[in-house]
Amino acid sequence: MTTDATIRDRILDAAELRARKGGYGGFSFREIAEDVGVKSSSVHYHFPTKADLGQELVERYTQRAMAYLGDAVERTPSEAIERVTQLFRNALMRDDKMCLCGLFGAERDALPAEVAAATAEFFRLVIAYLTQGLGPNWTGDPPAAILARLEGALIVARVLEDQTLFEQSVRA
Amino acid sequence: MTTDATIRDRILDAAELRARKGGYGGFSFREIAEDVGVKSSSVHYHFPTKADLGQELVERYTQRAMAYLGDAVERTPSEAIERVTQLFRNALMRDDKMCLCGLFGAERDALPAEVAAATAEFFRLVIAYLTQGLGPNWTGDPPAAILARLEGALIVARVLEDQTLFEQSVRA
DNA sequence: CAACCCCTATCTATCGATAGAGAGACTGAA
DNA sequence: TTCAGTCTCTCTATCGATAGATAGGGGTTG
Repeated sequence: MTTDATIRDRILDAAELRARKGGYGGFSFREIAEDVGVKSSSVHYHFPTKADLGQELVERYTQRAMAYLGDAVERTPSEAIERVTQLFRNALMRDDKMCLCGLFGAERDALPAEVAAATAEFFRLVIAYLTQGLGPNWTGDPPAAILARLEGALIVARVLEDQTLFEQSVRA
Repeated sequence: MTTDATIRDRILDAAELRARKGGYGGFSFREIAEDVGVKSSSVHYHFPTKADLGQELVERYTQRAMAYLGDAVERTPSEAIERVTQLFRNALMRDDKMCLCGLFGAERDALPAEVAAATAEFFRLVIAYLTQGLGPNWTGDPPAAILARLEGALIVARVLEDQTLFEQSVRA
C-alpha cells in the first residue's frame, strides 16, 4: 500500500530524472530498476510497457506543473506570465534539466502514440492557463508564443551553458 | 571518390532524417545502412563511432544552415530575422521535421561531448549571424531570444499539429 | 602493388518483455 | 484461532531483437 505507492513513485522519479536528460530513449527499465534498487521485472509489474511508463510520467509531470501554476483566474496577466516563467526557470536553475514535455515534444515523431498525446495535453493545458490568465483584452504575445519562447529559452540557455540567456529570452 | 562521397552523403542524409525525428537515440547504424542499401559495417567504415557520425551530422547541418542564411552584412535587421525565420519555417513546412540542433540541444546531457560541442556551435553561429545582421542599434529582442522563440515555436507547432502556432509565435 | 571501399561474420552488451516461483499480508470459513 | 485461499509484489531466469563495434576477406581502381 504505502510501500507500494512509494516504490511506484520512486520509479517515476528515477524515470523522470533520466528522461529529462536523454529523452524517451534516455531511460531503460534496467537503469530505472537499479536507481530504485529493484529488478527490472518489478518495474514492468507497475508499468507493463515502456509506453505505459512514459505516459504516466508525462501525466504526473503535467499534474505537478498545473498544480504549481494554480488558478489562473486569480492572477493578473503579468502574474500569470511570471508564474509560467518561474516554472521553466525552476527547471533550468533548480533542476538543471529540460522540461520533460519540451524534450518529448521535440521527439514527438518517435514517441508511442499515447505518450505523444499526453505530451500534447501538457502544451494545451499551459496555453489554456495563459489564455485564461491573460484575459480577452490581452494584446501582447499570444499564449502559444509565450510558451514557445520559454521552451526555446530553456534549450538555448542549457546548450550554451549561460543562464543569463534564459532571462534575456524571457524578458518581454 | 564520387561514389565514395555519394554514399557518405547518403549515410548522412539517412542519419539526419532519422535524427530529426527521434534524436540521437533515434538512429542506428543498422537502420541507416538499410536506408542507404549497404551493410552497417560500411557505415562504420565512414564513421568509426556513432559520436563521429553525430558530430559530422551536426557540422553539415550547421554548414548548410549558414550557407542558407548567407552574409549577414548585406541584410537589414528585418531581413536577417526573416531569413532565420524562414530557415525554421522550412524545417516545419517543407521538411515536417525538427531542427536537428534544437532536438540535440534538448538532449544535450545525454550526448557525447563532441556532439554536444558541435550543437552548441550551431547556436553560437546563428546568434552571431543575428547579432551582425541586427547591428549595434538594435533595440528589439536580443539574438538569443529570437533563436529561442524559433526553436520553441517549432516544437509547439509540431506537438499541437498546428502550423499557425508557428506564425503566431514568430510574429514579433 | 596499394589504396579505397564494401562485404561476411561475429562479438559483447543491452534493450523491452515474459514466465513462473515465492514471500508476505489480508479475508473468510471452519 | 486456525487454516485455506487469494491478492500483491518482487524475485530468478530467460527470451528474441537490436545496439555499437571489430576482424578480416575480396573486389575494384589508379
